[in-house]
Amino acid sequence: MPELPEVETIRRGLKSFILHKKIKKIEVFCDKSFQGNPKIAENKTVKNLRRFGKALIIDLDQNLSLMIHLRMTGQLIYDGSSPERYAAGHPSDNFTAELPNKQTRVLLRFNDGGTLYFNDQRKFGFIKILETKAVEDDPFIKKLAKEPWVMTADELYEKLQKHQNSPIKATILDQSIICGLGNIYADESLFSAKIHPLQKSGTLTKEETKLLLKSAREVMDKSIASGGSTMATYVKADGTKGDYLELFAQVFRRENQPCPRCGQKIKKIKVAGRGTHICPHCQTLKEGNRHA
DNA sequence: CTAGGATCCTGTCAGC
DNA sequence: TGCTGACAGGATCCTA
Repeated sequence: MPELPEVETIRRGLKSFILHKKIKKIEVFCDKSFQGNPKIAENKTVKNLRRFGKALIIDLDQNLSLMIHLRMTGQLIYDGSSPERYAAGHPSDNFTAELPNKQTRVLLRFNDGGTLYFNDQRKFGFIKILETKAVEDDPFIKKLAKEPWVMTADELYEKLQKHQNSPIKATILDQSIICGLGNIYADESLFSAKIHPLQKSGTLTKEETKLLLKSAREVMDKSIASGGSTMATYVKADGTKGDYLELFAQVFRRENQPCPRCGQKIKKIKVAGRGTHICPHCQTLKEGNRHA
């Protein structure tokens, strides 16, 4: 679930907590969740935090890096020596729950007493060790396309022609076509650009492509500025959940509520196997463009 | 090559 | 209450 803005939020926040700190111990509770020998990363110091699309990279000294992908249900929670907790990723009660718990797959203990918990209900996410110099050669990183801020409308338009029969939503979810969008921001971007998610990718005009790209940037900029959809800094015993979706999302998980633009009921449909939210009035399919 | 569906895994919720 | 199927903020693998 965490998409680019959430991972960027994690990167920024985590940086202030763990930069220059040394990993004292790594505990792995689920082998599937950690690739490589965790011992190798112990007694190494955090040098930098980077992000490639939805992947977070923690660079350590001695040419080592940790690559973290949260996939659908991953979350990172930093529990420091102070009463503050910094949590981001899949929103759940884990942000305030006892840690470690049933969903804790890996934890990293730092030399100052802080602990970073990697929780992941569905075990799709992972942490893996690789050489820092090999990060950009990792197959996942390597196939990532440009992010919306550096991609031009012409580039995107060309890519859409190569997938002309796929619904536009499926196309923009593909990280090798444009990088960073997930189910939330795909829906929000398409709503913002008034494009129906089932419209065939090849039928978007250059103007529509430009608008879609602009919308993706704006939607994600706005989310990052507000700390991602799930970011939360919790004070112990404070049960508040960061429910930003209410402030932020125009259509996502708002089925049956009025469209903020025209007031018509938002509908939920299925596109590319994913739950998809649209305003049937604002996002219409042009004649002949309907996806089969 | 593209397109679409199944699949990995755990948990929750609606409906019977 | 207990069971069942659908669904979930991702990406890969398999098939046609």
